[in-house]
Amino acid sequence: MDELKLQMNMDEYLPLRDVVFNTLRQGILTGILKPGERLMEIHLADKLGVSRTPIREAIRMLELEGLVTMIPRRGAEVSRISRQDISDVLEVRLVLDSLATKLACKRITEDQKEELRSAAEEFARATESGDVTEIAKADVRFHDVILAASHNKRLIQMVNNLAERIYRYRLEYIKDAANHARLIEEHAKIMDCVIKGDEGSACIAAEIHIVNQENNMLSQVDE
Amino acid sequence: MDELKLQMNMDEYLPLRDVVFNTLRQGILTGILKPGERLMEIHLADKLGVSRTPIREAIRMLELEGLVTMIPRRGAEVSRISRQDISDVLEVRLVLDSLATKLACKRITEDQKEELRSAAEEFARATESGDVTEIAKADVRFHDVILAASHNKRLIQMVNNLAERIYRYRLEYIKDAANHARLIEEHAKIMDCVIKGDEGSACIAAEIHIVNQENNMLSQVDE
DNA sequence: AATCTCATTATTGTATACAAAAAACACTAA
DNA sequence: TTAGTGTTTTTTGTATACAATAATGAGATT
Repeated sequence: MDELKLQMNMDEYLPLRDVVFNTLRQGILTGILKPGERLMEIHLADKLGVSRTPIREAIRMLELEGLVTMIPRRGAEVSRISRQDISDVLEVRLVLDSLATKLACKRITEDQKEELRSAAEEFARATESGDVTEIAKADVRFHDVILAASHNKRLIQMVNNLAERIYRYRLEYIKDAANHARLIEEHAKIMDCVIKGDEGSACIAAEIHIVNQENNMLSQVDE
Repeated sequence: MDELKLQMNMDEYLPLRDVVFNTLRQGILTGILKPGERLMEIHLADKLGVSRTPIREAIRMLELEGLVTMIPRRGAEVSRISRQDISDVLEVRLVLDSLATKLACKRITEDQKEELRSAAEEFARATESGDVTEIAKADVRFHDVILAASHNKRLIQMVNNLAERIYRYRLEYIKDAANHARLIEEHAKIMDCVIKGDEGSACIAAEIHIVNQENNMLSQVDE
């Protein structure tokens, strides 16, 4: 583990377990904590300046979220991701994203239409800036607006959970400038269909968007 | 809480947190622990004969699973289920069950075909016996075989999680003898299509199966 | 009688202590 | 040298102790 990069943001007034949870989660998603790496309680407790109790509770949560794996009497390690895992996730995500898009067509509010337009613009602007963090944030924002427009809390939660698991690979995809033009176009297409309320075309556009991601991610793993 | 019915099954050799987790989970699913009921740590610890530590860890897991809700500095309570929640769950479940059925058509093994046949038979036999527990178990088994045949671990996990949340309502549906004939028929239809590998018809059959459940559950809540 | 204040209690949040199991290591004997 | 054995160390699993906060209730005052 990178000794320096893992530290807590104590600004928010949350129980320590939640702060630890967010910290570890972020560490795993950004790759500071690598797949297979052991998470030892005392070690983490010392590093984060808390006791083992909140660490343990955070690990229980990460376990259920699938980000860490417990080995009996040996503790936790960052979950390893196999090609099969990614493929499984994307298979499910395809239909859930498609569903979210369909529901968004039916239920999107006027305010959300406006948000969607601005999110799409922002994404295009971000690609020009070249700042990877900005681009990733703008991409997440765009998808969040569509998800929110589905007005289905369970769906939102499940898609977010799936997205989380493959975040690292998606990041690589988004980083690559060669994909930017296509991404902007795909976003525009999805946005248009959703705003028009054209369910059929919207689903197809969303599915194409995922399939393109899928191909890229799986080829990343092949290397 | 019903004082007597909540007790642990210590047979299995698992960490206490997992035993507690299963115990509380079961309690919530069967209705021994009712929505809105407060889960107080010391109380539960005394009742189950363990310390607060495993109780707390189990609660963290139940929280992420959605079965309990945390109220800051007040502790946990059994999640309340609204009509909207059920509707959200079923909306997602429709597409996931449909996906599972489609994948099962493609990937089911010969052994699993055999299991599916025996599960369908068993369900029919269980309805004759009239034993509600038996019927519910047979129903779960049938759906588990299809899910397993999808060969997608993530999908299996997600569908199980969704099913869990509406278990109580499904139980009511299954209890009602008036539904048995239709259920048997629907199962038979799904089974036939999956075994034949007819994806289109299988999905439609699965969707009808869910929609019928959906109507029943939502009308239960209306009362 | 009603309300406000203050003390008490109950309960969660966090830290630490202790127990038990597994892993690592060194030492002995063949 | 190598296999085996016993010991030490590390680490998890569980229990308990302490701290802080929110709920409760009693008593005083108006």
